[in-house]
Amino acid sequence: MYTLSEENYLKAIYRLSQEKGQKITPKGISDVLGNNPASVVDMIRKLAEKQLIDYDKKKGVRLTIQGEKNAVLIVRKHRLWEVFLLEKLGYQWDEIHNIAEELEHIKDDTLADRLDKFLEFPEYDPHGDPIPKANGKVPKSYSVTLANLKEGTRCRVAAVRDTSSTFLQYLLKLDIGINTTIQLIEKIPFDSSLVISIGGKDKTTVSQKFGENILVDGI
Amino acid sequence: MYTLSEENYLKAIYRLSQEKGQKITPKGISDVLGNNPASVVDMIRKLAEKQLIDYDKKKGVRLTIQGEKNAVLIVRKHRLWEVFLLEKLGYQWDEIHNIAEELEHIKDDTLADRLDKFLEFPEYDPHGDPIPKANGKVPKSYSVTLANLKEGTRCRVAAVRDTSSTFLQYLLKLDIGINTTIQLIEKIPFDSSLVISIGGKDKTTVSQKFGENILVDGI
DNA sequence: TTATATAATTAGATAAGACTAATTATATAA
DNA sequence: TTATATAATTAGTCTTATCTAATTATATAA
Ligand SMILES: [Mn+2]
Ligand SMILES: [Mn+2]
Ligand SMILES: [Mn+2]
Ligand SMILES: [Mn+2]
Repeated sequence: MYTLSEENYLKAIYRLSQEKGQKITPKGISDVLGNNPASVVDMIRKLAEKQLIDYDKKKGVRLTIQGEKNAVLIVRKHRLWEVFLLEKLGYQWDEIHNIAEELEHIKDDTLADRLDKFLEFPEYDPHGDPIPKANGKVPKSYSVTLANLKEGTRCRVAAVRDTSSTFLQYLLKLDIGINTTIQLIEKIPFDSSLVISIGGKDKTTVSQKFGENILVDGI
Repeated sequence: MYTLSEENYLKAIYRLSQEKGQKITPKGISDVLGNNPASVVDMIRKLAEKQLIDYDKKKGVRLTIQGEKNAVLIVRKHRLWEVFLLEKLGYQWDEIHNIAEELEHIKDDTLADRLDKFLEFPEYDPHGDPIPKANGKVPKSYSVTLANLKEGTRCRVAAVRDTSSTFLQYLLKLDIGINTTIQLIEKIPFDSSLVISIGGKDKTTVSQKFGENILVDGI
C-alpha cells in the first residue's frame, strides 16, 4: 500500500485528469495541493518509479492503469465516508470534506465494500459527486451549470462544483441543497447575474460565478 | 493536536499506567510499541517538553492531567470505532483492532460524541473493555479471570485480556464470546489446566494461560 | 528574433520519527 | 564487593516529505 502523501497526489492527479483537455503539469498539481513545485517534481519521480504514473515533458503526467485504479478507490472511500458522516452522524455538508480527507486513507481490504453495503450503495455523495462502484465504474457526473440554462428553465440541483465551506454555507443560508428545484427567471446582461426562484419561493439574485458552481439536471 | 506517533505513545503509556504497581520505563514502552528504546527516549523527551508526561528516573514516566485527558480520548475513539466496525459493518472481533488503530487518530472535535450517540452510548467494546465516557469517566473494568475461580463456579465471559487475533480466533472456534456462560468444572493440579463447560455443552480442557486471559463476571 | 516572464528542475536544508552502535548507569548475582 | 547482565542514554545515520534558493528550460510578447 501507499503512503498518505502518495495517495493524496494520486487523487489530485486523478482530479486534474477529469478536467479533460489540459495536460497535467507540476505547476497544476502544485496548485491543487498547495505544495511547492519542487516537492511535486520529487513526488512525480517517485510515483513514476512505482509505475503509478507516466511522465513525459510533452504529454505531462498520466495515471497508469494501476495508478488510476488506486486513485478511483481513494475517491470511492472519500465519498462513501462523506455519505456516512452526513447521513449517520448528522454532520452538515460543509463539515464533512476535511474529515473524509483523513478517513479515505484508512487501510483495509473490505472496508469500502462493507461501508458501501451499510449505506445501501449510494450513487452520489452529499455534494452530488458520483461514487465509484466496487468494480471501478463511475456513475455519470453532471456538467450543465445553472449559468448555462436559458431564461425560464426549471431545474433540479444535482451537484455543486465548488465544495468549499464558504460556498456550501452560503447555499445552506439560501436553502439550496441537492434536489432543490430552481427556476432561472432572468439573466442580467450587464454582469450575467442570475435572477432565480428557489423551490418556488421569492426571487433572489446570484452572481454568474455562483451559477457556474451549481450543476443541474432537467426536471 | 498531536501527531499519530505522539498519540500512540500516549496510549501505550496510558495502558501501562492501568497495570498499576509498576513504574513506566523506556524499556516497558519499547516492549508495548515494538520500537527501539533509543526512539522511546527521544519521544519521552518530546512529550515531556509538551507537558503531556513527567519523567523522573526514580518515578518513571507519568501522564500529566493533559496527557491523560488526551490518552483517554484516544482510547474512547478506538473502542467506539471497534463497536462500529463490529455492529454496523459486520466485522468479527478478531478483525477490528488494527482498523480501529488507524481510525482512533481521525481528528474532529465532535466525531467521538456523534459516533457515541449513533452507537447508542455503548459502555463496553467488543472485547469487553470499558469505553470512556464523554466526560472522561471510565466504566469499571473486569479483573477476575477464569483461572481465579473455584471449581464448580459458573460465570459469564465479560472481557478478554489478550486481544490478539490468534486468541480471538481460537475463542470463535470454541464458541466463546462476550456473555457466553462458562462453568469451571475442574482444575488439573499438574499444570493448572482447566476443564470447563462452554454454554452448558460438553467438557473441554483449556490451558492455564487461556484461563488467565478470560475475564469473568458473576452470573 | 530577442527580451522577459513563467515553469521545471536541481541542490541543499530541515523536521519528524525511526534505526544501529557505542557508551554510561543501574541492578543482580557470585 | 566485584563481575556481569540489563537498561538508559547519546551520537550518528536513514527515510519521507517538505521547504528555499539557484539554475535551466520553455513560452510569450515586444
Ligand atoms: Mn487525503
Ligand atoms: Mn464530496
Ligand atoms: Mn494507533
Ligand atoms: Mn478492544
